[in-house]
Amino acid sequence: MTDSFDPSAPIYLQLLERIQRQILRGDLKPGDKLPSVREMAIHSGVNPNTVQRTYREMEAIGIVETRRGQGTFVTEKEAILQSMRETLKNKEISRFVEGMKAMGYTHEEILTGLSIYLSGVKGSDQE
Amino acid sequence: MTDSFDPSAPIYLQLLERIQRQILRGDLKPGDKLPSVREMAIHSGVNPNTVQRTYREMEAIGIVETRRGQGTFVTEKEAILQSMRETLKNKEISRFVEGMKAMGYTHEEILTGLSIYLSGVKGSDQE
Amino acid sequence: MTDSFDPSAPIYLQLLERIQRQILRGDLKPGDKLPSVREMAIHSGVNPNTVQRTYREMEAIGIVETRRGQGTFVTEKEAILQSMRETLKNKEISRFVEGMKAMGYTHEEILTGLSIYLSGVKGSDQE
Amino acid sequence: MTDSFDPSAPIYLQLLERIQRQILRGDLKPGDKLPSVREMAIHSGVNPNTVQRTYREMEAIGIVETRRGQGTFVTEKEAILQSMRETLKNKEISRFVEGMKAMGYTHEEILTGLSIYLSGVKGSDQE
DNA sequence: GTGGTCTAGACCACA
DNA sequence: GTGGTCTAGACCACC
Repeated sequence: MTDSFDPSAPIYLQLLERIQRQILRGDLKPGDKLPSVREMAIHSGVNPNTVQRTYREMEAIGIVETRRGQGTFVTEKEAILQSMRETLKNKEISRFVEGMKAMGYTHEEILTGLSIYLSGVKGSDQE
Repeated sequence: MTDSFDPSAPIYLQLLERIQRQILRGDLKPGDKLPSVREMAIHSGVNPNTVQRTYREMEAIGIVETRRGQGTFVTEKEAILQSMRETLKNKEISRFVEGMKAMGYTHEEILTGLSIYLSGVKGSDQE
Repeated sequence: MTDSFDPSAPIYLQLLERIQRQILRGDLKPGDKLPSVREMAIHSGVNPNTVQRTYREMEAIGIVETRRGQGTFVTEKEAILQSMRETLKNKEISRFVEGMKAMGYTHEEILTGLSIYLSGVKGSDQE
Repeated sequence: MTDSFDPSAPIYLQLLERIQRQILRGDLKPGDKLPSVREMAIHSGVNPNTVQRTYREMEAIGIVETRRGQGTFVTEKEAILQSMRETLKNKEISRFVEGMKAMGYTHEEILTGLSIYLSGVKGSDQE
């Protein structure tokens, strides 16, 4: 799942989700400064306007805060991050399940298979 | 999950899995002819040798059968297709879970979230 | 039978069988390191890719194990080596018999001739 | 067994045996004219002197007869051809067995394996 | 250094 | 036309 995402989705949404993941993975921590729009554009190979739109969207949701003249920063509001975490979790699950169903797997197979898998690997619970 | 796959994986493996999914989705049915090596190469934008290797690999696994001068065909052996189905299922589950864990979700969150999601959508079981 | 082998067969298969014989003869023992792909290529006068393919094929069969950055080694799994021994035995016998038949010898001639020959030489049984 | 032969053996003997096989296989029939020394040399990629020696040797054994100004012909003397047939049979068997023994196969393995193989294929006996 | 992958382009065998 | 093999030479990942 290095970067599972419907490539047909709007680029600014792809970018949005990628950044959300970076936050969840800890690559970006609360209070961290995001790359400038220009940097991000170059690094991601997309148009600066697209990056701009992504940042605006994230600002609207509350994930990041923009400080004029300083840059864009990951919010430190726990509630918002928690909410984002929940939202993304459901999005990932939805994507996973729908993909599996498209390949013909039944609900039971998915749930059973996942249970078996989880019982066989050490979880992040105990880490 | 239009095409979730570690993009850093070898191309011939990405292609292999893509074809497996097409079989599972029914886009390719048992007995169907796959595109010729050259066609697939052009369509996929990779070298014919790379496609060749994918086909060879699938032949070795038993997923396809090649007939010299005629083409490459999806096997009609149910047992092999079933085995492939199981293997791919576990691969997808593994990829999903590991991705989720990398984002900090616990086993319990994954399992619970998935159960909730499944209880809210009609499954392919009843379709 | 220093190196009896259909010279029209693919080089990578000729090489594969040559190595198998070296293992059976004890020139290569379980755990031994094979020449590097490049060495073997130079020594055999073939392209490194061809050697690579031979090694890959052997890896798939389980005859050798490759350790990235270290080299390719003869497996130490007795079961696999035994299996290989059986397979090669049958291949040699098949090749011998078919060759004899092509020259017009009958089954009976072959079997009788072989029995007589064996009764006249001391076998590896008693060695 | 397209051309199993100890490549370290003298070339003129390799050639001799190759021709013998052609006779046994029926590629050369009694009374047939062999290629001229010069032709054979070019076709085989060996020195004409080597071919000459092979022909002389075959003449001595009686396999071929040379007619001044006409060429070299396969003998029509059945007894000699029969003798050659026996001799070559034993040579092939010897080569096969010794090769197998070098690879560690026992007399019993060889004989049993060969019996099993013969019982599973239709022989030239019934053809 | 090791093996692994990919490309470009050639040639062969089968039908 | 199909797949199968081989080469030359590149680049990568691991150690």
